[in-house]
Amino acid sequence: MSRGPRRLSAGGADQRSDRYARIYAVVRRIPHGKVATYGQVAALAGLPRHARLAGYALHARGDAPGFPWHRVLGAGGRIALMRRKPDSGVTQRIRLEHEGVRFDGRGRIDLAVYGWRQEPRRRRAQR
DNA sequence: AAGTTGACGGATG
DNA sequence: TCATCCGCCAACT
Repeated sequence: MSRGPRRLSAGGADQRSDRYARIYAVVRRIPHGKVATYGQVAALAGLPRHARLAGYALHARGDAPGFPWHRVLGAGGRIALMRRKPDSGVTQRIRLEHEGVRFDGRGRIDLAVYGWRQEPRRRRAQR
């Protein structure tokens, strides 16, 4: 939705909240049975190349009930959560499987099938 | 104020 | 394919 002009250097804590809010908003738009990567979420939130920020945001308040944090994956359809806490990674996998998302033998998800596409993007990965 | 950490991504070995 | 390193940047100590 339109958010109007946004100052990137003014306010302070208010900016932080808005930034996180955008990330949460994007995550909530991920359809049931679909998944998105941190990089994708960040980009859709208006924060390109800030995949880590998406991770921070989810870690900070991703525990809210009803919040589909499990639909956010690392690049390549990997469960990034497993990188630090394998324990939580299992929970995420279970929740996804419950939505019909299938994992391959190596615990990865085929983004070509389950990847969420809000809009056609033909921009190749260039960082 | 300054250094470290990190729910990442991509390149490299 | 997997492990490690580097870059980017906000949060944390």
